[in-house]
Amino acid sequence: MSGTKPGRQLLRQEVVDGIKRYILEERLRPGDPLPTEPALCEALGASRSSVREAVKILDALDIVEVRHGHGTYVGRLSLSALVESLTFRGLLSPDDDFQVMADLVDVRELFERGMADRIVSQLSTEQLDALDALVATMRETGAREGHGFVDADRAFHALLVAPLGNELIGQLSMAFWDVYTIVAPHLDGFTQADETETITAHQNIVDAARAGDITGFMKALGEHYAPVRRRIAEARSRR
Amino acid sequence: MSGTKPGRQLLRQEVVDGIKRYILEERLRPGDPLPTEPALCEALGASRSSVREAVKILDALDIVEVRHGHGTYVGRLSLSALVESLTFRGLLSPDDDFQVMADLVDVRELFERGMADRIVSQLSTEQLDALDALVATMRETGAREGHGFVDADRAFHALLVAPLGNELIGQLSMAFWDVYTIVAPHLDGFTQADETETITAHQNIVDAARAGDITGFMKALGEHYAPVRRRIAEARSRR
DNA sequence: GCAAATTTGTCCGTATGTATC
DNA sequence: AGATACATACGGACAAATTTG
Repeated sequence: MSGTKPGRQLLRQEVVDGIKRYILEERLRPGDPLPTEPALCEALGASRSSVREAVKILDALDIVEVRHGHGTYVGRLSLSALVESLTFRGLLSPDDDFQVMADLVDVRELFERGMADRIVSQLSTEQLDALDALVATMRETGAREGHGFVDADRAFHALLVAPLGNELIGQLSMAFWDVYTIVAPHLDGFTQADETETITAHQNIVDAARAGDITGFMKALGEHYAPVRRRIAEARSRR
Repeated sequence: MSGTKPGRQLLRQEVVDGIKRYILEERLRPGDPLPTEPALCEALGASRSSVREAVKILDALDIVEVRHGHGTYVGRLSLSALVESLTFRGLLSPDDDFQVMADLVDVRELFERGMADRIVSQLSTEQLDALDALVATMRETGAREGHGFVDADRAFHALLVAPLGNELIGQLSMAFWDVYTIVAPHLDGFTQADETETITAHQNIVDAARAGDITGFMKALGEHYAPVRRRIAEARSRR
């Protein structure tokens, strides 16, 4: 008689809601510790299995973070779930997987072009110098095979939207960048980007921003994303 | 002797990857059935607990969909995980929860203003009529308490970005709309929107779009989002 | 309408891996 | 090194939901 009366809703979902409520009512912050599994079992009236499955769900959403042998903590609330979900969508779509990529790039470009005026006007001298340094890094590590190039590219676009003071745009921008770089290598007939062309495009973006030239800034952004869009279209037509 | 030697990676994560790989290699589509839990256990060499926890993770990401007493199927790959994650972030943030909301609204406005030219030029007559019909619905159901008003508002913004042909923008736009409407009622000192003002703003948007007036379209969008941003700022300063 | 079959949901007991002190 | 606390994993049993004959 291991009594179990879910009545209306799944017990697992009640545990999920219970843990959420606990975090909210206790005013916990990311990194704060949560009760142990046995403690959650007693507090929420559920078995280890139900509690564990609920914790795994919250872990997948980065609402909770589990450290083996250490404990359970409030998560960082990142957009990691979005990356996972979109990445799989890009890998799965059999017919229009290139459309998924094209949509992704469109949104990234929209973020930077649509906020061009605010970006150019709010970029500090220090940030402009940092952008220049990242382009220099791309030049130096371009030949080698290390992660230096892609890391600099990622940091460049992160820094570009940083002055907006909009955390969501920054995190979405990076999430889409991650999905793109993960999915792209898995697509058939997808040609690699020309590094020299990429470096020049990034340099033009910084130069225009430093000159306060919004029109030139948007033009440079267009010349940065045009080759990306072109390669997607080419790979698509290659079928 | 219930042997368990995770050796390198967590078994649960290997099961997650195994199920993903199965879906990809079998070229499954959303809605297609997956093997039963016992079958997955044997195929992946894991106990039922591990398989179930893995399935729950994939379910949270909408990569898999579980129906009690029926079976497990490939999920719809929606952005439901993003909604869950962002909603909780909005509810949790103790100090700058209003900043989360402001960022959200900024992105929604960016989608519509940044794509204004394409929206206005690509909206069909049928779509414009549908937008008018939705505004009419908002007028009629404005007084009553039903869901009619908010549903029409949601459908309006969904239809507005539909002609872009960018699924991602449409889904993100709706995800942010959902998060906003879920979180807003939980914020202290948050005043409700004035319905008459909202209806007028939406009508102006449709009218400008039908006239092909891009400038007027963007102006109408600005007048739609300005009150939202103002209410957020007011509630924030009220602390 | 009922009963059986199938599948997921929940519980319990036990043993092992991991991290901290 | 040992002890402790915690999450990880296993296996079996029963409950609940759904479909089917």
